[in-house]
Amino acid sequence: MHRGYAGTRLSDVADIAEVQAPAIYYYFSSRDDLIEEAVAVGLARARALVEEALAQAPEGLSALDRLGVAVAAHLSTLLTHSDHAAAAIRTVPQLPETMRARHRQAERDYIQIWRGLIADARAAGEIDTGLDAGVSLMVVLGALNWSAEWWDPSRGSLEGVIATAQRLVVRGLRADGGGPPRT
Amino acid sequence: MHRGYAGTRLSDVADIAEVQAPAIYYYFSSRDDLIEEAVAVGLARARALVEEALAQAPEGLSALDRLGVAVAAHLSTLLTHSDHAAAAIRTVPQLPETMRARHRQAERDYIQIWRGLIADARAAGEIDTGLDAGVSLMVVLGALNWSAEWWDPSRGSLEGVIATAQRLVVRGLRADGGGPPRT
Amino acid sequence: MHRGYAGTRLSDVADIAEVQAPAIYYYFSSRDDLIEEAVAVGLARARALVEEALAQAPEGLSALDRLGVAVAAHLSTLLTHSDHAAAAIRTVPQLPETMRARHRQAERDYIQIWRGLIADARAAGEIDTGLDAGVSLMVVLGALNWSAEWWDPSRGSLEGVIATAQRLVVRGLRADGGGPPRT
Amino acid sequence: MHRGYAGTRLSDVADIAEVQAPAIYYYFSSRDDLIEEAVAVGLARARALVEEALAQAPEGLSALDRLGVAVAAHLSTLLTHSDHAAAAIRTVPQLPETMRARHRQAERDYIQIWRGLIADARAAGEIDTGLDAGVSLMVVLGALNWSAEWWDPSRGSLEGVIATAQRLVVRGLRADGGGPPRT
DNA sequence: AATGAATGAGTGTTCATTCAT
DNA sequence: GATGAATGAACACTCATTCAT
Repeated sequence: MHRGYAGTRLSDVADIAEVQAPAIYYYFSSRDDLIEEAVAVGLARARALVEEALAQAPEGLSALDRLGVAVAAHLSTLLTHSDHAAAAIRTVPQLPETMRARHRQAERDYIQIWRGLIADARAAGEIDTGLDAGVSLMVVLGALNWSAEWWDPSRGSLEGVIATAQRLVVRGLRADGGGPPRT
Repeated sequence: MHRGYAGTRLSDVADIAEVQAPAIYYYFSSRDDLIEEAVAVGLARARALVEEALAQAPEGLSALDRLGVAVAAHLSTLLTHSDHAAAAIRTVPQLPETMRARHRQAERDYIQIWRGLIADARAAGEIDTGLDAGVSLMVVLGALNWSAEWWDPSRGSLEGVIATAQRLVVRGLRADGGGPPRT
Repeated sequence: MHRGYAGTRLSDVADIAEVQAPAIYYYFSSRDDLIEEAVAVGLARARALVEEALAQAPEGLSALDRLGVAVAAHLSTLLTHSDHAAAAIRTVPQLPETMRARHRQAERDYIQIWRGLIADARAAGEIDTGLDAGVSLMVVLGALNWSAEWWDPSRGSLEGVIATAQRLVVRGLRADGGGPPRT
Repeated sequence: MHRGYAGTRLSDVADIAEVQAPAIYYYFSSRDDLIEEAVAVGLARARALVEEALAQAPEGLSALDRLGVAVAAHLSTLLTHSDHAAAAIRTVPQLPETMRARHRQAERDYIQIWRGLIADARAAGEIDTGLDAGVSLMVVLGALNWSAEWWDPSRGSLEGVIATAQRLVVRGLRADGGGPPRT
């Protein structure tokens, strides 16, 4: 799957599934249909895992720390819990336009979660007002998404990566000064 | 080019060059050869532009601010100066291993520049010691590299993107100004 | 079935029979076996219906009028009584040679009936002696067989088609009533 | 081509053309495109040959005899001048509906010639008024078209077939009695 | 320096057929 | 008696590549 949309051969999929290529047509009506479902499931998975992590986060966390929780969940999804989700996220930009359009809503839904986290942090005065919120979000997600391209266990522990990414993101976004007033 | 290694057809290249596909063989001995050169040139270009920006940076800049200069140069290379460089950087991870190996040195050379910038900043005590330097670097480069996947002029001015990314990165890396770490 | 030998898929047959395709193998050992039986039954049916019509024809009919009876029976078989027979007749020429050979006898048997009718009419002096009997027969059968390609109820009543075809054939074959041939 | 629409393999065509199958795509964009052009050319050929024969027919021929000329031209086209035309005519009814629709006009144009011949003969009182003109036309064309299914040189000379078919058709259609009043 | 024409290797897809249940 | 699941052979089609011009 790391070969991208065009590079993923149906026979590769079949090999992994340990069946012959035509058997796939018993379950999917075409290669595109298969990829589409894989991406849809991957996106849904990523979203579900992040939402779950947020739901299980301890009460009383600052908005920015909740964003840190999402960062950890997204990264750990991408890097371990599911190749599936990682492949989906990285594949989306390569999809042919008509196919990508069909996932736009799922993409938006996922990004919406992040937008909400940033908006909350902003409302709480925890975010540097010198940053463009929309751009910041994409930069942060980019940092996370690209990680699947370079990280492998030999490059340090997963926890180390998560900790560094989290800290980098949270402190990069944080408002100056004494921090937000505790309300 | 945004279709990745496998999705880029020789005839696409030919179309852009406004020649017929076989004409390419007058200049390159194979598709892989063409891609290889394109990637090599792209990587060299990215490196040259960043080095040039650093050379032209005003004296007396702090190490971290120099890193900010590199961020701006890398981003503007990626997003405007050269599709070429952008494509190269994003394509590298998709290349077949034997081909990627041939670029490993160029990749390392480029990353080495960044490593130097971070080491300088660290030596100057400007970088948060709670961060893993290697991981931070990859996270930062990821944030920048992924930008080509989502940015288009309709998403805000290039300058705005650069400013936000720069600020986010620099402040994310910066050592606390003596303020106590938040718990 | 109007898609011909090659165009008829086993799953089409299964759909009509309202079973799944593999169920067919309980009754036939292969697709070719199925087609072979279908053609055989169809040819037998056509023959039986024509023979029956002739047997039930009123006594004292002229030989040529008996041929007209056969025309009506063949046409009505083809167009309504049995898609089966129609399909069989039209499919025969498309069959692979080895398979067709196995039906040659049935084809001959059927044609033999017509040959007999023509011979009788000829013996009775009712047929234009300027016609080649063998060719005439094939031309007449062709006229009838092709009808399944164009006729549908919206093109006029079945009775109208039969009446016109019958008249055309009988008068086309009929010996002149002593009138001089037109020059 | 006698295997029909579904039974015609691209590799068969390639074999005849003495090229490899993919070479066909240099000239046609798909198998259907190839078949479509073949059918279009075949229909145009049939029409052209019949029109030419009519144009070259001696002056002063009765309307019915002109129809006989068309019969001869159609048959000789089908059986010798052009496998192409024969294949086209016999293939049309097997085409998928959307493709057939694209030829409907050409079919109509061709049939229109025949319709005109019959209308002329009818206006001249040369045609049996007991016949339905539309049905007669289809019956006659069917007789001719089917001939390609059974005729081969071993079944008698081409001229013999044409003569018999012509006589059968013309006398079948002809009005009774002393023939039309010569005006 | 470039192209028209063609090819061979491969890829997605269809379909008859098998087999365990 | 029938089906769900799977397979292998064939087919249409794509694409990098070659070669004569």
